[in-house]
Amino acid sequence: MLATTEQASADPSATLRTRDADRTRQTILRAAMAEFSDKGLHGARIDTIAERAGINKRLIYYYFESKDELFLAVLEETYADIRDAEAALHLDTMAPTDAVRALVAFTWQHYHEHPEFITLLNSENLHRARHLQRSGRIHQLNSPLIQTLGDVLERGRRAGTFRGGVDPLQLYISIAGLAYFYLSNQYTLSAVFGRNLMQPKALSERLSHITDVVMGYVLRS
Amino acid sequence: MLATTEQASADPSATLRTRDADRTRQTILRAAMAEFSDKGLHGARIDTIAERAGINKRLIYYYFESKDELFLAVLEETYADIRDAEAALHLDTMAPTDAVRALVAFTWQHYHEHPEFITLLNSENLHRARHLQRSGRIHQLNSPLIQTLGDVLERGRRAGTFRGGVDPLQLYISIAGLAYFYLSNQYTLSAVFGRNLMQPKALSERLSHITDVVMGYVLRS
Amino acid sequence: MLATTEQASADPSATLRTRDADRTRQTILRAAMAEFSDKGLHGARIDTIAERAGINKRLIYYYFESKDELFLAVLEETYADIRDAEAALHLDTMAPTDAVRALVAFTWQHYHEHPEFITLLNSENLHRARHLQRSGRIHQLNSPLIQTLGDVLERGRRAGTFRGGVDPLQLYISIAGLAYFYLSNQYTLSAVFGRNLMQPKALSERLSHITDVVMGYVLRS
Amino acid sequence: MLATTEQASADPSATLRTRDADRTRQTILRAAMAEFSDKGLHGARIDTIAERAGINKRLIYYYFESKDELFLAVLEETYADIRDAEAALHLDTMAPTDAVRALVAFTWQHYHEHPEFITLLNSENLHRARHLQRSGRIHQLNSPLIQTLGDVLERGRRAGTFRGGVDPLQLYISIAGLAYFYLSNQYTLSAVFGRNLMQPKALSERLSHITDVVMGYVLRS
DNA sequence: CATGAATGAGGTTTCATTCAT
DNA sequence: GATGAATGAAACCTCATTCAT
Repeated sequence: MLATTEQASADPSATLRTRDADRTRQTILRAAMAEFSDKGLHGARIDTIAERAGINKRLIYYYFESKDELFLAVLEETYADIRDAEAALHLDTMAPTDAVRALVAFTWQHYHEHPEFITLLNSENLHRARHLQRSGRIHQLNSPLIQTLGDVLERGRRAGTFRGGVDPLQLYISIAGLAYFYLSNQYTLSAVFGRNLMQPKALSERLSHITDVVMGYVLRS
Repeated sequence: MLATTEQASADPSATLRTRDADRTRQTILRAAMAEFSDKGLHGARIDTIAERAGINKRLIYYYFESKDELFLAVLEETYADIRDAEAALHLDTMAPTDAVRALVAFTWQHYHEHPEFITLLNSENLHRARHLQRSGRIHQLNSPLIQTLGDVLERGRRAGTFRGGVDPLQLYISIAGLAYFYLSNQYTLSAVFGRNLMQPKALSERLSHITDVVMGYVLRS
Repeated sequence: MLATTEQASADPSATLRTRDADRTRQTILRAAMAEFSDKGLHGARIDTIAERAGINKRLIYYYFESKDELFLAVLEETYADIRDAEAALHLDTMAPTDAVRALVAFTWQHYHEHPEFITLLNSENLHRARHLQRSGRIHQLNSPLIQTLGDVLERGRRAGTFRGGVDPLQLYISIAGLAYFYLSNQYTLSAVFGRNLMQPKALSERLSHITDVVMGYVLRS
Repeated sequence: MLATTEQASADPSATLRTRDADRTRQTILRAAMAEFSDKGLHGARIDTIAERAGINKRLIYYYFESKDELFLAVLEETYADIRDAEAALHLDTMAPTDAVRALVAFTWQHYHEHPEFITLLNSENLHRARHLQRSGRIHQLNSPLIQTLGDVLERGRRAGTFRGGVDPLQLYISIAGLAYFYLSNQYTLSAVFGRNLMQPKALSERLSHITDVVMGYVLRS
């Protein structure tokens, strides 16, 4: 985004510098993501991020204006990650039933493989989304998935397999919630119920259950 | 140890002292609950809790050992609140279908009316339940609800209305997740999707949706 | 000191009370001595003293005006202990050589058995004796030992066994110093020299050495 | 690492930075030494150290990790000071009698001119040498003096002037104790005996006395 | 592009002491 | 004589941020 090709040809040394800059920026961003994810916005330490990134603390302020700006950048990066992954699903090319199953499986897997998504969102919600609200890139974060899911539901309804009147946003939130809550609250749930919810068998059972719940809802009975 | 009214007349001074201590403790606890809920464990300020409670900061350390101990006490209080409310539901006296609907409605309502439950749990999960794990009262927090829900599901299955093979803990987590995620992530969801999820109409629609999802799953098709 | 015999006969209940009072006072004093000895004046905690004494913290302020007053009382008690023990030596009845040996042995043993004496004096010297200087009982602390030691030295000189011109105060300070430093600085000495100075054999060697040093000095060569 | 004057001209900025950091560290160390010496470990205040050093309080934590680490650094510095001074004595080049007299005089003078050594050691012993025990530099603190003193004693014994069987560590501790106790306990001794022990005449008398005691012991009679 | 040094504001916790009975 | 509840001042330490090069 920073170095266009034209500039590169104009001044190779500048390119190098900018490439390095991009890499440094990315290094900071990934270190910050890990730290914010581990400790939350308040618990995260600029010092620790610098250590994790292996760079001088002052550099963080060079690339990002403040801790809050850095947090926002991390959030945007995280949203971009999931948006890209969702786009790669191509639900529009699948049969409705397969599409819903695929979305459920993808959501579950993505949350499981990206626990930082969960903690970062929790942090941002604790702060009532005040970072996202100031984000210039907020609209790019809105994935076209809801639209796509709406199309899938409509196709299913027309084919007679899906029930009608399903709000795609409600369904999307439900699919997310069924996966998110289990993973996000794994520690308190495990402590209170004395059951390890994260062993492989428990995880696959959960995915089965979620799929059953969602399909039980969308399929016409 | 708590003075009954009769004893109170015998020794009013002692009663007053006891009452004051209990009341002070409770005042601190409620102020702490509000503050921890607003700002999370790290964001919460002991000074602010003292201000909210209208007491001297030092007193917090007189009743509770440290910020972490206070947080644990708040967590335990919060769990006790929900456990008491769940017990008052008396699902065991209802018809299976009514019981599941009642549980869904109760969960939704409780989370909605007690947003502190959500933020406190998020905080505790960010810290991987390290407070709860040290709690001596942890086992008392495990509500008998799972057992009761299991009975309800079995009754429904025998009556031929419910599907079989439903794990009550999975179902409980699903009901919770369907409600929790919507409320917990309301700020980021609203920001990203540009829809106000908290206006009355949206809320009642959500409850309808959740109920449909859950009933679509448990009812035999 | 508080309850005179007359008062006792006049009001037995008062006697009981005062006897209890004396006991409580003494309990506090001993607990304070232990705590001040362990942690020094600044490190000692009123709360801990109350705990050690098994009494309410407020009582300490009832019997002693403040932490500093309590510390002074402890100091005076400690000095009284050693003064009483010194008086029981009866150096004046011994042959000069025996008397000096006895004083050395006693000093060594007393410091060894009463480590609190050392730490309390160190604390008081850190504070430039500001408590002792305000003590009303300061003059009672001045043991007649210097006078007695002077007599011993004079007797020895006249008998031709001791050298002349020995200042009894200088000698007293030397005897004390030879014992005190070894015990007081045992921890740093052990750490730096890597030798355990407190095992029985080392202790008896030290006493031998001190005795040799002192006798080598006072005996006419 | 310290910039020589030549290097300074090559890169003045780097030199300055380095010099400043070293100087700041040293300034803090000296201020801390004064404060810890005055008030002991517990009585010393980080704020006061910052004031004495004329620097920001936060900086103390930048250079030293905590109050305890700072105290350890001060201790190590103090030990280094005395070790360097002892090494400069060159006892190995003197006649045995002169060497012992020189050591006595040096010890007396050093303790007198460096009262911080005394109070710091007292503090550390109150804490049972817990700082020194964690010191990585502890072994460097062990001066080669004991070895040297042992050589001196052996030379004296061979020459027939010194008695045999003298443990150099015992003698070292005795010399130290004779000087240390007088100075360390000057305040309580003065208060109790009503004699000013610190006026010049008293001080020189003490040195005479100590020398007599030590020589009376080591010299063959 | 990068860094070591420095800072002010504020955080949790501690402590001797007093209040009210 | 005795106690539980309460307090103000101050302690150590942390943190995001800036300075100066």
